[in-house]
Amino acid sequence: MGKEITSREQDYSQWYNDIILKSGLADYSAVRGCMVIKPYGYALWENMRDVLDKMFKETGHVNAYFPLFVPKSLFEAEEKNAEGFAKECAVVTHYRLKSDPERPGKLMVDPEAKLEEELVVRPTSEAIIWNTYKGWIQSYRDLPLLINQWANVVRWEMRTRLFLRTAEFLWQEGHTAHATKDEAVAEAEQMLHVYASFAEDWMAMPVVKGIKSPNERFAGAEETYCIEALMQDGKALQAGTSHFLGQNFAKAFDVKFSDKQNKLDYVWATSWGVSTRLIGALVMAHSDDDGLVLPPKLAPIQVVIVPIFKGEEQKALIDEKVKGIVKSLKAAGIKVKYDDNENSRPGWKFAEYEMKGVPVRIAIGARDLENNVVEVARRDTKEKSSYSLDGLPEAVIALLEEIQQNIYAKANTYRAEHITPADTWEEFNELLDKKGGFIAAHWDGTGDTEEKIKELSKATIRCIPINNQLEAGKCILTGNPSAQRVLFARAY
RNA sequence: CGGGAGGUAGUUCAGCCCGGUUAGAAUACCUGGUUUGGGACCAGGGGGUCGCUGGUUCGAAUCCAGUCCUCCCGACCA
Repeated sequence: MGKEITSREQDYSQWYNDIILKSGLADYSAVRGCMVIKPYGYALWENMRDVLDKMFKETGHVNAYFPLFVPKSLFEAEEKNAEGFAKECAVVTHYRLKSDPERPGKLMVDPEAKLEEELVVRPTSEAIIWNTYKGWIQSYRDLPLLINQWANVVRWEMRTRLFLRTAEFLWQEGHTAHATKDEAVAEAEQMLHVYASFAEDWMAMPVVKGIKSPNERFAGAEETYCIEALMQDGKALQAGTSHFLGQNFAKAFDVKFSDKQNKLDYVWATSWGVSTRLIGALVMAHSDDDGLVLPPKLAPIQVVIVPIFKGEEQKALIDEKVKGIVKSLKAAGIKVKYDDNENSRPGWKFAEYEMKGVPVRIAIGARDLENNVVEVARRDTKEKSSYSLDGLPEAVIALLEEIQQNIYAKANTYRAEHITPADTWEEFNELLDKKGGFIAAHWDGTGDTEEKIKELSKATIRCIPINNQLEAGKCILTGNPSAQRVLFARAY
């Protein structure tokens, strides 16, 4: 007997937790709302990070690092942004502990070490960064400023879930400054496309590109672009956001530049980010009741080789053969692991690597040696077939590519089947309750109506798709005229 | 932050209501042997501050209070 996971049908939330804990992605910690990312999960994050980092560099960005702490006076400078985050900020008020005279061996906060000004633990870094940019930007020649940072942030969430919402998480945040509005808007849009292609080409996760309604917009932004993904339980998940910040932060932090005519103006800004939440999205996009299913292009282990043998003699022969296979696969750029641990049997390993979502498993035994073949099993469909050792690396590369495409196609079909139009309020609610997914419905464009729909149905406007088809209609709730359908869903 | 559930061996859990030998099981782990094409079997063995703190009691895993962590539901979530 081994590790069992709860089925999706039985309890979707528990299934999600089981997958993460039992595949070794992450663990709970002694700190409320904070998790430990375990080596296997961190390896996955590193792969995602490396790909994204390369994409950022290719679009002209450079990395830097800004402080974890933000003085309260800076934090509150951009009022809307500060207000938006105020309720979930961790705040440092003291800088020293001392021995507790009443409890030997224990410590207490030293009341004499109170900070003159509190430090906010960054929930996002606009404040500290714009305060810094002020000193870096004088002329149009200093623009554009295209900086990204990989960092941790803290948001004191009331209810947390592994990867999807934790009090501390890892992310990247890009912060750019531009001379013109058009250029800043183009930057925000460009990064949206970068995120979308990462999600689709690497995570094999189809996304809808769109803009947020004013209610869902980032605090302090003029426009928020987003990619929205659909999970297997029919709920939507915001997978990345990119913001056009206008001149809001430039004004709040007094960041001005001289243009070619020597006229002073505030700079235009963007910010954009994706986080370890993407791992939660990845889990829910492809996995099944046997465990994780990882896209080959991001999997920490792409191929695992399991030997099947009777006795040391056979084992030695297989070891020898596998040595060559591993070498040829590695030479072909494949991340391969040979699990010759003799303490667990093949069946146990099969189940274990399925749990961990390894895309391809190769089993090799005495019978295979005689026939110059191996048994190749793919994680996505569970199909097994016999592959010749001749040309194995090429065949494996092709199979990995096929798996990547197959899981994308599967997710894409699911999504296509779960974008449903609704024209009446009854239909809208029935779809939400019975089918889930995105519901394309007319909305009169007001925040009040959006709020009311949310209250009544628990569904929010996920986005207004970019290049949305215009179509005159009536608001699903109020019947007021509407120019286009927007996507609603219940969301994470 | 509100409601509910939970925390006992690495893991899953029993024991708790009704306090009383040395706190159990399965699984995992260690040793030896037999095994190995889907989570092996036999024999032997090691492993526990019963989440933490305090209280009640001759005696607490068990009763009481506080506290920490987790899960589920809700509120909240740029």
